[in-house]
Amino acid sequence: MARPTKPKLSTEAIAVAALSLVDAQGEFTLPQLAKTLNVTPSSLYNHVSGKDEIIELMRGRAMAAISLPSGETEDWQATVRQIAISYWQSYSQHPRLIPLLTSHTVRDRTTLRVYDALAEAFARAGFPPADRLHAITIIDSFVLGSAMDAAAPKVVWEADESSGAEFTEALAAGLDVEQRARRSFEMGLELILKGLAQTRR
Amino acid sequence: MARPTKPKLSTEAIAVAALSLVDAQGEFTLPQLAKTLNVTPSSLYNHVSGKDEIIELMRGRAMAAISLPSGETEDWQATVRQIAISYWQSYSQHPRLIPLLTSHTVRDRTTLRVYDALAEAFARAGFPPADRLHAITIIDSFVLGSAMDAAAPKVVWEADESSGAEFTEALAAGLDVEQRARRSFEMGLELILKGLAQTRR
DNA sequence: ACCTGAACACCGTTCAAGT
DNA sequence: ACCTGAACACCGTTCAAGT
Repeated sequence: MARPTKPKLSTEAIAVAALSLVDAQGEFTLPQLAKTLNVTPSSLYNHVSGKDEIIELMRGRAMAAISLPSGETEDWQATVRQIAISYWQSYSQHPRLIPLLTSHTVRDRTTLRVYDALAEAFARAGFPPADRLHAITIIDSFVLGSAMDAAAPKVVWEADESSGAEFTEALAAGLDVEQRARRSFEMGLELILKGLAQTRR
Repeated sequence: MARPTKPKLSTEAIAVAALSLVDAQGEFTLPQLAKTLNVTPSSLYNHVSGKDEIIELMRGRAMAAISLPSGETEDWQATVRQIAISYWQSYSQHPRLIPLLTSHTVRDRTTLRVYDALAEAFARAGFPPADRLHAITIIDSFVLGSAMDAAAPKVVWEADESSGAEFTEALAAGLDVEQRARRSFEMGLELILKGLAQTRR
């Protein structure tokens, strides 16, 4: 064994494998990850500084998948809508990743470029700097909250005997989680966009 | 040692101690928790079934702190606003708890009563069952996303040289995280409430 | 440069033993 | 009924050794 002629690992391969573990079970351990990659846990340390960096690699991949509108010609609402939808799509494919991302300050370029694009659109809309930050935060909170909602348990809520009729009915009318999460996100996003537009006048 | 005349532990005491560990460091381990309580890790198993149950106890405490409007006389927007604000206040005091809550289906009465109250208000507003569920989901996603935003790092985003002027300006105009998170939540909630009201007509 | 294997200080959980 | 202490199978990380 020892050093192979061609490296068995790369940050790329590590991130991909870790992400599929997180998707499958909501977490990952280095031994699991190493096994997936046909390698020993200690080998990982030749490519990353530790578990935290692997998490940041996953954030980078999710963020890189977000497509930003290129044209500056569109109106700001269309721009924000497109970013938010792409952002949500990326994270709702990896909802169980989100809880792992809360502990670090974001310094990653790939990530910051998304906020840059939002800031640019809100500036174009005429929001002064402080309001711009609030608008970004509202979108960010709603997108991540909504994507997380698409997470783990197939059944998020389970009504019991003492639940009110209004809630029980609503649950019964519900589609599967995925559909519900998606529709709720789309509806909420439109409410927020319309509300922000009204604020501008 | 061995069995004391008066029990040293209770689910109550365990939940309180665990919550303050989570607030302080974003996570907790059983040895840490046991030490805080002047007890051995294995002692905990006389009161709870394991770490998962301790997490559910914390959820219960956060949810129990939410005050629901009693009067049915108020208009539905006031009711939803009051619930959402109380919900947000409770979780923004424990933002680092939120990521720990994503893995289990909610069956806890204390928790379900909050959704019951929301469902009742939206039913009063005239939302049919399926729309009711969407409205609840929108509020839930936004409240939790916003509360999480108040979490861990004092600095959530850090602009770098290549950041656009629009984003850098916005960050500079920002208040401290706590203020920003609070204002953004309040603004977003009003947008959503107004939007839901417009949907009704 | 890049992998292995042994080692270290941890973790969650179980269980016999004590009162 | 409720706590202890030993035990088990894990975990993340370090580091000398190998090519």
